[in-house]
Amino acid sequence: MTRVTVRARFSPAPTGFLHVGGARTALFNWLFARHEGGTFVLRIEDTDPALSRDELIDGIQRTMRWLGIDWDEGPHRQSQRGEAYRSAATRLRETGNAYYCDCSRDDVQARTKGDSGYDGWCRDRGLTSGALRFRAPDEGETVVHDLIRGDVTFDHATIEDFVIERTDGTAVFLLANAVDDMDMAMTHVIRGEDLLASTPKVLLIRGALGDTQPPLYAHLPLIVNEKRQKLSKRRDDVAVEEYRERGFLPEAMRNYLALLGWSPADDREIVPIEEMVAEFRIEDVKPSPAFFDVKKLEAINGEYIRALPVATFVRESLPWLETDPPWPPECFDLAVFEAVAPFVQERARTLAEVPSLVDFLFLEEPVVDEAAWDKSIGRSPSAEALLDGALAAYRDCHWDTEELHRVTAALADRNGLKLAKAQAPIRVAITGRSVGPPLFESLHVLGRERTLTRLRRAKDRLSSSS
RNA sequence: GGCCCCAUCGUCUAGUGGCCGAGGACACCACCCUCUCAAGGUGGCGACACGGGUUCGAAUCCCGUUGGGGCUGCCA
Repeated sequence: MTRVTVRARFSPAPTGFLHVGGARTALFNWLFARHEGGTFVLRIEDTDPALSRDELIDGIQRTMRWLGIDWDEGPHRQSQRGEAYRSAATRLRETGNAYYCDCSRDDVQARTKGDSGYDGWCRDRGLTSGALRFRAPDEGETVVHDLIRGDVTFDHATIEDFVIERTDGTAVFLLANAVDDMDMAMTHVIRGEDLLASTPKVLLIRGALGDTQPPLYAHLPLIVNEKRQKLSKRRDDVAVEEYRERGFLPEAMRNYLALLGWSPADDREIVPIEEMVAEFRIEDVKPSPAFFDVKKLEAINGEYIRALPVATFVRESLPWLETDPPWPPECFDLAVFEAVAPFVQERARTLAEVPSLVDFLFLEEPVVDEAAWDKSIGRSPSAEALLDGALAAYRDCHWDTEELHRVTAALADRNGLKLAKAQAPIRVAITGRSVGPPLFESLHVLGRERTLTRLRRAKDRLSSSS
């Protein structure tokens, strides 16, 4: 008994950086192949010379590696397989399954009668050059067996004679796709639903080429925007690389992507990749479109950030702290950041948020949120007394977190305020904001001198404005 | 226009004829915890598009309607 090994592939057209839809398709193919113990192939569909650029192809591979999606074979490049497509095209022509057509775009338009497209005018003109068209059968039907949608039937009367080879002799994707999937012995074709309508054409080509064992198909639901349209490069934020730059972790991105159309058992959502591989079944993928919800991505990213060992969090944050920081680069102090890292880690939903949570530590003067200043100092009747009190108390107390907490609580007491209220003006004076890491830890790492200086400056500003 | 796909809370989903007066998560609201914020805890809001069937019984099966989407290129 022969056991056929599963072979799946991700075959993107390098139209730019890898987008979230492509990444999800790659991920599902990868999960499927790994679950089945099969082979995962990467194939670049660059039959259009405009797309056959190394930098675009490198970008796709870089992003896949970042996501942890590795491949066993490839990348194969369709731009380098012209010979195979040419010989297939020749065979199709010789067997009467394809013919040359010299109709211009306008001619085709004029010859499109009714609802079934181009009427096949050139079928019997005996041309010896032009674009090569596949002679689609006029009767019968082709059934696509889809693992997610069941059988999908296409009436041949609705399939026009379509171009498989351009006038310049290069193959269009339908031909390349059919030939490659046959040559590369793909057993499963998992791709976006937008390709479902072209599947019967590929099947027809394969049949004409003598194929007797078509692959099993699975057309994944599209990922859509808030208007429920297919994600578009123009309107939507689709580049995975961009999410990376916005501070998302690859594990979080991958986890979120997996949740679009598929779901792990037992109401779990944060799932280690090994468990996904163990559980993933292509038949369980839902057929309906899914909205790409950045809010949820952020929530998941936050969970992954919090789960990181502190040292890893520090290391992962470095690029955001060292590249275009909001402070003079020479003022950054890794030891200081490490001291507050545990508190920052719990508050950041993306790594890109990290700098704004610690900027007051590396800036000569904090960036003041005017609304916060106004609320906690400008219009606060007790602000002056609290700033004075803090100045006095911090001047010679022990400089550690517990002591700062204690003397500030006492100060609040003396002013008849809850600590929560009393710390507000101090926080704004020191950090410039009303939110951030715990105050006493912040003061502790900031140091006595800078704390006192900032309190004095806040006092000066307050008195000069009143 | 034609062909095709899809249809459970705002969003992602669980649900495959009775366990569903529909469960979880994100978002939102309230409360608790608390030095702010976050995290965490508790509770709340909130959905089976509609109409026919089939069945003792339907979110689950069938048909239709409506709505949304994809494709319709010598792009992929």
